[in-house]
Amino acid sequence: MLDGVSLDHLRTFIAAVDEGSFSAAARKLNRVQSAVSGWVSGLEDQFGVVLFDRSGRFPKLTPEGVLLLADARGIVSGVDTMKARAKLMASGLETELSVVVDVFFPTAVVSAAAKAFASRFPLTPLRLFVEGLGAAYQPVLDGRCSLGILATLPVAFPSLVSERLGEVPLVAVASSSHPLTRFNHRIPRHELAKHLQLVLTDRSDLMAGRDFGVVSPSTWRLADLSTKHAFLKDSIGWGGMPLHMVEKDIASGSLVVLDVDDMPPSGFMLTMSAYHQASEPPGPAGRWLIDHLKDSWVHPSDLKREQ
Amino acid sequence: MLDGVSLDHLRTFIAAVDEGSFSAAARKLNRVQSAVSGWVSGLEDQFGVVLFDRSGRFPKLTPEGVLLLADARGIVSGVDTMKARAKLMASGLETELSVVVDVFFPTAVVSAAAKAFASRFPLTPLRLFVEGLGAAYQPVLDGRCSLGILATLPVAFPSLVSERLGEVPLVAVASSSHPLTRFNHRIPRHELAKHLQLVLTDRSDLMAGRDFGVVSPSTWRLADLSTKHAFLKDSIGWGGMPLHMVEKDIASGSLVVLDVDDMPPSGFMLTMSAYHQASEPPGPAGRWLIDHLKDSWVHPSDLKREQ
DNA sequence: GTCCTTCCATCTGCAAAACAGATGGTTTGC
DNA sequence: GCAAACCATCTGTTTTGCAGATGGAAGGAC
Repeated sequence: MLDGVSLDHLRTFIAAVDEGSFSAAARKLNRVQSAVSGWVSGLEDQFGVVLFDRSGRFPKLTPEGVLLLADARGIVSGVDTMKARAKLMASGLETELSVVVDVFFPTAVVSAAAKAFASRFPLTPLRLFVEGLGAAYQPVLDGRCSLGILATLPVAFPSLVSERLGEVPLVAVASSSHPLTRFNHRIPRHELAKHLQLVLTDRSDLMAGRDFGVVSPSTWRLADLSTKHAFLKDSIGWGGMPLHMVEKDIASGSLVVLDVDDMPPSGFMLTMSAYHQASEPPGPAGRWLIDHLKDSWVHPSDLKREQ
Repeated sequence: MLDGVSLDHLRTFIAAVDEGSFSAAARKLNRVQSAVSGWVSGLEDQFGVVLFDRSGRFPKLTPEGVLLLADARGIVSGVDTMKARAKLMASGLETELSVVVDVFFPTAVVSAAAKAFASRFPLTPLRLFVEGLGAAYQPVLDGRCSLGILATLPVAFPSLVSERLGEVPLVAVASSSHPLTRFNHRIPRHELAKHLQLVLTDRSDLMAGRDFGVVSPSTWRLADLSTKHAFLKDSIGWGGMPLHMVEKDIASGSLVVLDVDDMPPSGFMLTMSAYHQASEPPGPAGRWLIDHLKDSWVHPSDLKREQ
């Protein structure tokens, strides 16, 4: 014994209190009464504190015992959660799940999934990162995140495996006061090129020098999507946005969808997929999260209220 | 043995990690190496989890081991607290001061007070716990702490006596890149409701099902305040924070105060009070601490530098 | 490359512990 | 006043954990 106090002391102590008598505690613990008696007095010796008043028929907790009982319960419950955590680990559950999500992915879906995740896997912390474009791939590639909810880029990543989740509609928008909105029919490409385009920059080097959907020679490059959103509403330029982020503005009229010539009328679709290293497939928690995202995203009706 | 895992398992585990090798742990624990080896592998058997990677010269913690180590440390320190408490009880003199402080209370004030306390009462050990919301009341209610520096909750605790210390200003903040910060005038409630709100969860059952200041239907619940802080800075959502924790970020511009419609411009004030059991008024040391907190908090100018 | 140290796992006998069961004293309810 | 249930203490037996020894592997020194 490394130390006078052991968990058996505490467990016996708690059982004695809960069962109301040493004998009952012994029955519960599958021991004989003398054993319980011994453990309890051993604990009292260790502490130098009398835990029970034994004058009556049933032992009664002393005031000191009440306080120490609270400590004991805390300790034992700590051990129990530790064991529960270990059991989950043994079954292959991830110790924590690090996920990077592309900014284009609907926040409402992520937040609902995170909430559901927290109640489904209360012992597995979820670490969420939000990044854009190529920068969102980086954590998956270098192993900081075991899972990425990412937009499919026209680049191959041989070390990654992906699983399609669905599409995010992209639309070209401009403020209602922007000159481009005067076109109520299809806007030709060369017309777009005359106006300032707001483009999301890629913070990573993965996509260095490659642009997607850049039409206009005059561009402003913004590092984050909500800034771009703000600039669009301020009529600084036009640009593409995921539909779910601008739906409200379109409904309220502050932003207008541009009907661009070589875009399908429904807008361009950005495929979102779950990515992970081929060498490290997701465990149960990651698997669950992917499936949950898939399911909750095809029926997103009840999430409309939220952002 | 009532249960597979014992405190000796945990203590050996911790020693092995801290000392860096089983042999060193054995020396520290005054045991032979084979004993440590046996205990560690016993613990691994119990958990069904491999705690150390033994392929190298020195055993190396596995990722699972890291997480379980945190549990183990918590448990063992709980036992130490319990023993310290028992020792004080046995000696009869109740010279120790156990205080629980709400996370919302300014850290700088607490640490300054603790420093002053140590030089004023060098022989009185001070035991500080930090908890949040309802969970911070629990130790005062069950007597484990004789004093609580707590936020006033809209719930009555008839067994407690309180004494007002002052107010902590709460402000609603969001990252500078968050869409809400574009409002430079008062933000209506319904606008806040459109965005993800970060909410501190209450670990205790005291406030079960009751929320304070929750405005948005979409929330993320975080178990600790520094995580919430990090998430706010990552622009994951908006939320309320005590002013003292975000002052630096506001000054540097990384966080922005949201001017919420039904909040006074100075922000909402959270009243902090010193609580103790009505039946057990604080002794001289507790009394001094309360008074010191009161005094040092109304003149907090010289604490600004500290966090 | 080879030696030498230091590490870990495993095995063995031995000592200490924790166990079940028995006994006796005490309280409580009938 | 008696039976039942409680607790403390004692005793022999079983189990557990201990130290010490042995062997294999890793890594630094030369």
